[in-house]
Amino acid sequence: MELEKSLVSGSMSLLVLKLLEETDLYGYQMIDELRRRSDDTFRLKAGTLYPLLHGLEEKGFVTAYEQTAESGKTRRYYHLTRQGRDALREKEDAWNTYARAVGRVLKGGACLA
Amino acid sequence: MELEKSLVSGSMSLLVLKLLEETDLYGYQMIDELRRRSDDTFRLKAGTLYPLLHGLEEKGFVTAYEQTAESGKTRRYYHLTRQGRDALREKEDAWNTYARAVGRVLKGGACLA
DNA sequence: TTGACATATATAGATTGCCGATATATAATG
DNA sequence: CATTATATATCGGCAATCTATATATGTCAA
Repeated sequence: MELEKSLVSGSMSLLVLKLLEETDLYGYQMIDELRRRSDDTFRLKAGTLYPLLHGLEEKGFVTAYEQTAESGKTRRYYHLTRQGRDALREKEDAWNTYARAVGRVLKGGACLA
Repeated sequence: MELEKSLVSGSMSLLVLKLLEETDLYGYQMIDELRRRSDDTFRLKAGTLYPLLHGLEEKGFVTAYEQTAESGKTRRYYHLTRQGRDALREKEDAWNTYARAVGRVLKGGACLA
C-alpha cells in the first residue's frame, strides 16, 4: 500500500468485489481502476491482487473466463457471483461499522472518567 | 477484533495514541475506554495491547511510569510524548485519506470505461 | 530488428498486525 | 477459602500484504 503500509488490511477484497459489481474486469484493469477511483490512494500491487483473486474464486465469490483482445493479449476476466454479491454487502456493512467507530474515537473523548 | 477480523489493521496504534491525547492511562483502562467510546465495536485484546504499548515506548511515542492505586494495585501509566503527538497527527491524516478513498470507491463507480 | 518498456498473469518468501492461549500476581466477592 | 475481576506480560500462529522474481506478448523508438 506504500503510503501508510498496514493502516488497513483486509479491505482489499471489499474494494475488488465492489469494482466487479458493475462490470466484469481483468486483473490489471482492476489495479488501474482502483487507483483512478481512489485518486491515487490505492496502488494495489500485482503480487497482492492475483493471489487475492484466486482466493475469491475458491470461495465462489467470482468466476473467471479468458478472453483474447484484438491486440492479441489474453486476459482473464472475473465475474461477480450471487454469493460474491452477498459477501460484498456484508463487507460493506462491516466497513461502515468500523469506520464509524474509528470516527467516534477520533472525534474526541467526551468525558473520560 | 472478532467482529470482522482483519478488516483493518494498524489503526490500533492510532486509536491508542488518540486516547492518550487527553490523559495518561494504564493499559487495562485503554481496553475499557476504547470499547466504550466505540460503542462496543473495538474489543482490543490484552495480548494485542501490551506488545503494542511496548512498541510505542521503544519508538519514543509514549513514556511509562508506575503508580500504585489506593486499592493496592500497581498500574503502569502511559504518557504521550511530543513525538507521539506528531505521530498521532500523521496517523490521523493517513486514516482520513484512506477512509475517504474507500468511501469514493464504495460510493460507486462513475464512468467505467 | 533489436532493445526497452508497458501489458498481463503468476508464485515464493518475508514482514507485520492481531489474535488465542497461557502465565503470573493481587484485590474483591461469595 | 475459592472463584472471579483486575492488571500486566509473553509466545506461537494465522492472515494480509509487500517485494522480488518469473513468464510471455505487444508496442514503440533507435
